[in-house]
Amino acid sequence: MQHWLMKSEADCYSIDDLKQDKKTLWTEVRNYQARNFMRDMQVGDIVLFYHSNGGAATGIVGEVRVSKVGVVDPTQFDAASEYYDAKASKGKPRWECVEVQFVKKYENPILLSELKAKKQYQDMIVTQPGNRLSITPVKRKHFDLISKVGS
DNA sequence: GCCAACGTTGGC
DNA sequence: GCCAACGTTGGC
Repeated sequence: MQHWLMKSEADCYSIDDLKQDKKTLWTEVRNYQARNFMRDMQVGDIVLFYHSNGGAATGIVGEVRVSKVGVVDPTQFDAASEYYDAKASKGKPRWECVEVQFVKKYENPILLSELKAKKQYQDMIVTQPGNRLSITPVKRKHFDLISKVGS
């Protein structure tokens, strides 16, 4: 089993939204690196849920579980969607996604400022300057630490 | 709201 | 296949 981190702006789709929905399709990713990481995911993998672009509240706010993999992202075929991709077809889809389920919301979210301040987190991808990737792999040691501190 | 970083597009 | 222009992300 592997661990991951997925970003979402809280205004757009927050951990509370997922708690309510119970599960959701992680659609609208239009970055090949992020898509490829989703392809590497397996059912049962645990993902750290990160609120991006949230000022002082930016950080890891909970955990979700991968419940389906290899789902074709339907928004790529929707001409009305801002995520429509004219180069994708049903026979040759470009974008795929996973389904995730709510696991838990942290009592103590781990803020980005804290991740950056503590040396044990400094080799995480999310703390690298200029990092914009919305889906990244997370090492076991980092996951265990964050899960313990956050829960 | 600014801007640095960086991914994508398209002309050549 | 290079690279300039452009768009987007996301921290600050």
